[in-house]
This record gives sequence, C-alpha cells and structure tokens, in this order.
Amino acid sequence: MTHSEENYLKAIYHLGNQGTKSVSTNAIAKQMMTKPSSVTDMVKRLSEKGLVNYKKYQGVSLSSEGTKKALTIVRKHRLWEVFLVEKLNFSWDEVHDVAEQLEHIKSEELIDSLDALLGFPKFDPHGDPIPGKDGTITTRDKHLLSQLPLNTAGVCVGVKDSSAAFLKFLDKNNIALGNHIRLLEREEFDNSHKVLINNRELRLSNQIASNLYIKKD
Amino acid sequence: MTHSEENYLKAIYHLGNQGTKSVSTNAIAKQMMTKPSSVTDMVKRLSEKGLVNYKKYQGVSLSSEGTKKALTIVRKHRLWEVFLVEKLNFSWDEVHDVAEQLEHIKSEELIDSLDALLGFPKFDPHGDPIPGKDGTITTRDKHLLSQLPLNTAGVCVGVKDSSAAFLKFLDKNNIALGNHIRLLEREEFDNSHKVLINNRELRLSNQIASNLYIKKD
DNA sequence: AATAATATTTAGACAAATCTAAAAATTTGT
DNA sequence: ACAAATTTTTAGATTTGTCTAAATATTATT
Repeated sequence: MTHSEENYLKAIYHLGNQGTKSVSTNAIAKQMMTKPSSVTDMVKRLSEKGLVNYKKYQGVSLSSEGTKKALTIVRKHRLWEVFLVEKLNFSWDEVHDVAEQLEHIKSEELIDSLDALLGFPKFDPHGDPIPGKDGTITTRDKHLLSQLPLNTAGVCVGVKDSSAAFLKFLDKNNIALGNHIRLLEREEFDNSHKVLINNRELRLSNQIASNLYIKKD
Repeated sequence: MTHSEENYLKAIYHLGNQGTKSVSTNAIAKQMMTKPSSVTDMVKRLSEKGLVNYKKYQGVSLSSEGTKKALTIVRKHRLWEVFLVEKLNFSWDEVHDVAEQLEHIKSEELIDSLDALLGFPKFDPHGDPIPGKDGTITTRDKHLLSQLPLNTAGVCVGVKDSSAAFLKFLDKNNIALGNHIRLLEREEFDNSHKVLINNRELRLSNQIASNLYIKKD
C-alpha cells in the first residue's frame, strides 16, 4: 500500500466510520484537498484491491479489509502523537503534521514496541481513542460542554476541533485534558457558558463550549 | 526533496564521502539496486538542483549543498537507530530497514528532540559516527582487528560489515561494542586470530577480524 | 593505434498520482 | 415531472521515477 492509498482510507474512515455509511466523492476531495476526479481514480484502484465498496455515482464505503487497514493507520497516528507529546515534549497543537508522516512507517514490531514504551495508552493527546492491535476502540461516555445540563461536574477529556488555534486558546486559558470542570450557568442570549475550572470562574463562548468534551463525574 | 532524491544523495555520500572523489553511475546503480539509466536520469535532476556536480561520462560528486543534505539524512538514520535499540529494544541487526524509512521524516524539531531524548549520542549501534546538527563528525582512532599488532589491547568500537549475518554471529559469541579485547596471536596459515575477550579465549576467522573495529587502549 | 570490452547516455515506454476540461448522471426546485 | 444545479465520471495531459533496448563514449587489450 502506498502513502496515498493509506491517506484515502484514513479520510474515508474519518468521514464515515459509523457503520456502512457511504461517503461522497466530493466530501473526500474536500477532506484531502484534491479534486473529485482524482478521488474517482483512486477509489477505483482501492475498489479493485477490495479495500472499499464502490459503485459509480453511489459513493464509497470501507470494506472490512479496508476498515482494518484504516484502523491500523489511525492507531499508528495516535500512538505517535502520544510519543511526541510524552517523550519529545511537543505541545498538542504541534503533533499533527509530524504524526501524518510517521503513521506511514511500516513495521509492526516498531508500533508494538512504541505502544509498550508509552504504557499502552488508550487515548491520544486530544482525547481521541487509540485503536488496539486488534482494532477494538475504547469508547468513553463524553458530552460536549454545550450539551451538558446546568450544574453538572466532570472532567475535560477531549476536543472536537483539534486545530492549532483552538488548542492554543485552551493552553492560554490554562485548560487541559484531565482538568475538573463544573458548568455554572448558560447565558441564553449568546449561549456562552460560565464554568468553574481549576478553581477559577471562566466564561466560555458557545464556540468553545461546542468543541470541548466532558466526561460526567 | 523526495525520498528517492534523498536516497541517491545518501548513496553518493556513502560511496565517495572522502573529499571530491567522483562516483560512477554504475557504482550508484549497484548500491541502489537500480539500473544505470535510472541513475543518469536522477543525477541530471540533482545536478539541476545544484546538489551534485555532474558532467556527462565523468561521474558525479556531491556539491557542498548536497553534502549538507546527505549529512542530515545520515544523522537522522543513525539517531533513529539509536532510538530503536535504546528505547524500543531492537537488536542491532534489526534496525536498518526501519531506520531507512524513518530517516525521511521531515521535522527539524523532531530530530533535535530525539537527539536530546537520547542524550546527544555520538555513535550509532554499529559504532558509526552520528553527524552533528552542523555536520561535524566525531572521528575515532579505530583499527580493524586484522591490522592490529600482536598483543595489543583495546575496546571493540564498531563493525565494518553491518549485515544481519555478521551481527548475529557476534551476538551468538557474546561479542558486543564496548567489550575489552586483546589480540593474543595471529595464525600465519589461515590468518585466524586468537583473542581474549570477556575473559574468554576465542579464535576468530580472518573474515571476522577484518570486519571488527578496535580502539587501542 | 585499432579494436574489443565496458560504461554511460539517450530514446521511448510505463505506472502512479495528480490535474483540467468536458461529458454524463443524479439531485433539487418549482 | 422537467429544467436547472450539482455531483460524479471520463478523457487526455503532466510529473516523478523507473525500465528496456539501442546508441555513443570511454577504457582496456593486443
């Protein structure tokens, strides 16, 4: 498998990993910053290799074989992210580009040893689950802050948007995964959220609250 | 720079790193397991980019720009090898293929942090020097066992041949870099070497002795 | 120094991955 | 349900890196 094929599988996985949902050519093109015609070409190739199910004009979905491949790429990506943060002191907004490269390294022994070195982590620095060797994913009962009932207490466990801009905002405001948080009030006018975090009262905009995952206590 | 371009630069470096020595098309083709015609093509491209000096039928040598690039690739390769052995418990005969892939990852921050994580090592698991960030190479006064005067004592510091077969032989016989060694006698008939290593007397064939580097005490 | 052997380059082809522009199918709006 | 808009596919071109086969240059031999 080439890097490009792996990237397509990953994109299709991210766009439609729930069930047999079929993904559109345009959606893939947008995600990968390529042209729809390129997607059609590649999807045909992947279909011939049995990695995706594809019928003309009908969208595409991962075969079980393809899902397995996609999961190992996601696994590698997220393990490398943990490595970069834990061992090389990268900040969580810097890891993505390098992990995009590292995820394509081919060596089962490498990834298993890395897993062990890191202590078999179940979540990456953004709170996303790391698929196991066998493809199983540890799910966590998490909710967006924006959808939490008033006065709920919990722990920050992940972000929905993992853009550098958002992550840097969190850093600047001393909000990190693992922090305890309590939703004090929700302003009806602008949907902003007053929260207690690290013993500080903070007001977070609706946009922030819609991208922060909380696990209820 | 593409992976392939990087591989060519590395090959040219390994074939002729001493001075302005020019390397032949055939030699590169052999080293890279490609055809001479492919080498000609690539060498032209590299020449246009100013990375090598090339005149038709006259062989090729690295420009100073090309040498700098080659050195960073060698640096990355060898640092990753140290990582694999020290942190992921690879044995020294298993590291090469994975390091061949890892050496192409593009991130200065990554390689600098890795260097720091490993404690700024100066030599890789085979005893080869790791170029510094600035391209400087720490040389070591080493000699092949086969060329050592009788009764010399020293330390094993490197291997000339780093094939899995040779490295496994050394493992099997409990010979590792860092071990103290003394050359007891050299048999005239077959050029085999009797040595004292780890307090054991051992007879090593000429072939072994011609591939083991010793630093005199 | 002429010829034979070897090394190198050129010419032309191919596969992978992409693109643009145009054609075909599907979906949407009224 | 039909026309308009959108999506998707096809056709043909491009770049990178490779190959084979043929041509050309260099080196070695007698």
